[in-house]
Amino acid sequence: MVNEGPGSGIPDIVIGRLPIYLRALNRMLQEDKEYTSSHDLGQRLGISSAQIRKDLSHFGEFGKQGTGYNVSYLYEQIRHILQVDRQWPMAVVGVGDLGRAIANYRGFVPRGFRVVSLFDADPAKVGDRIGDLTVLSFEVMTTEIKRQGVQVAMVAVPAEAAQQVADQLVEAGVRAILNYAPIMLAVPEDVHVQYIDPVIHLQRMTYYLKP
Amino acid sequence: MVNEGPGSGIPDIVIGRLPIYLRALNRMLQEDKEYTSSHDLGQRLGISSAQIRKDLSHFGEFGKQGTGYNVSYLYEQIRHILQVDRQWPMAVVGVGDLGRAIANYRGFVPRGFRVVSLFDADPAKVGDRIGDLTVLSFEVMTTEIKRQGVQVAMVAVPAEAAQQVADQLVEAGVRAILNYAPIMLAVPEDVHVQYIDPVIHLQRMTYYLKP
DNA sequence: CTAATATTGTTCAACCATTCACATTTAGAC
DNA sequence: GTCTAAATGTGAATGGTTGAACAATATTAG
Ligand SMILES: NC(=O)c1ccc[n+]([C@@H]2O[C@H](COP(=O)([O-])OP(=O)(O)OC[C@H]3O[C@@H](n4cnc5c(N)ncnc54)[C@H](O)[C@@H]3O)[C@@H](O)[C@H]2O)c1
Ligand SMILES: NC(=O)c1ccc[n+]([C@@H]2O[C@H](COP(=O)([O-])OP(=O)(O)OC[C@H]3O[C@@H](n4cnc5c(N)ncnc54)[C@H](O)[C@@H]3O)[C@@H](O)[C@H]2O)c1
Repeated sequence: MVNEGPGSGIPDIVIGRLPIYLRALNRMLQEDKEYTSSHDLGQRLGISSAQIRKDLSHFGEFGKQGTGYNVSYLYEQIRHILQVDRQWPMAVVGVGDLGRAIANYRGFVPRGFRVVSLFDADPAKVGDRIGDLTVLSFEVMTTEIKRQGVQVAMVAVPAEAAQQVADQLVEAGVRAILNYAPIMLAVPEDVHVQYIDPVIHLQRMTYYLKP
Repeated sequence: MVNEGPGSGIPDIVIGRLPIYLRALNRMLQEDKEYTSSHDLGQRLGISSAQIRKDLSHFGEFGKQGTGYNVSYLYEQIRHILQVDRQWPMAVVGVGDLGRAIANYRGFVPRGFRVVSLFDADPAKVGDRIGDLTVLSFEVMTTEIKRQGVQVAMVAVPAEAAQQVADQLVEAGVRAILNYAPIMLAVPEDVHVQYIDPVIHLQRMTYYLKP
């Protein structure tokens, strides 16, 4: 995975915090909160106010001294920076228990993503309807992804199949993969991969669970 | 969330990498690989060999110069450090699509965790059987968690309910929470929380997806 | 209009994490 | 046995991130 966008010298760790800010701002919008401050935001997130100001300063000046930030304005600015002020069509590969939960999840659309196709290698599952999508066969994946211009995919297949799936996704033009299989993927430099493995998080906590 | 176990000065970021090492070592075991080296392991994980050696050096000397690490020995040592050389009983709160996928997931047991109880507030779901577990009502949660000595829980309820659920989990004695709801939880200092939100990961990648 | 308060954006110092480099040890070849 | 190649564990050097502090500016109250 690449660490920095070409040309922009903004640390990846900063980019990684923007979605967290965005989520908090969205919540504030729901609460009809009009203004916030770096202190207020930081409090909610367990992040220092200095860090929030510093992070934002990489991209411009979004606040007003004495007043703080207009929630809705800052929200839109960060959406723009992260390019989630649009809808990214997304493919889900592997329609097991997890893939099904993902396919049904209503939380993607309001945040910039829409699942537009589902793929599974199991012939018994091909043809199943989930929501308003039909599960397609692994064979048509490349064609279909190219046809729809999908650049973002989620992988929810068993670990053994994940690398092969990733290879084919990359070949089809996918540039960002969210991998649920508990295995590291080898991909070209310009393809981004993020990982979700709940066990990793759990094991990180048990270390501290001394009696 | 606390950043360090009391008394141990080991950086949390180091603890956070141990589960990743563990996962890779487990994979090597499956491949009947007897020895590995910091270089080999690092290669697979995209981490420098120096970092791996330094991380491990916090806990002892597990390798042999010239030879590297015995996979199975290192595996056991890290399992012990993380306290996953036992089975942590775990509760899942919220048996929607995601909670169901978690409850059915066979990947927890081999890595130190076992789902022992399921809770949901929806009366229509209480009584449902999932695998060999029955969904219990939210009302009996505290009692049941105390009875089973559960210290680890996963939260898969809507964001609006998550804080209330967390409060009750803490009250029941839970000390580690893995939260899938897209919201930050306020918990006492000595309770650990980890978060999983796929959208955060996706948004982090779209930043780099310039045409 | 002035003073008091709040808050930003930014500089700089302190801190933390990563990498380098090497002495040391081991295994294996000859 | 001796030599070579491989690899560890660690102290020192480097690089990156965070937090404290502050000048500048806006708002509010009197
Ligand atoms: N269920 C969970 O809560 C959970 C949690 C963490 C991680 N995971 C991981 O997510 C992945 C999926 O988990 P799951 O519980 O849904 O498993 P599952 O076995 O229910 O589903 C896997 C699906 O992938 C399909 N598949 C297999 N090979 C394929 C291929 N080459 N191309 C396309 N589809 C293929 C299978 O037909 C199946 O439908 C696994 O790697 C698992 O380790 C699951
Ligand atoms: N499905 C996904 O792929 C996915 C992905 C990311 C995050 N999430 C998050 O995970 C959570 C669950 O997602 P889901 O898709 O399973 O939602 P869901 O609506 O299918 O399930 C939520 C369940 O929680 C139960 N519930 C509500 N309030 C409760 C309470 N106070 N105590 C106990 N149970 C309660 C509901 O009865 C329901 O069964 C949500 O916060 C969602 O945002 C889901």
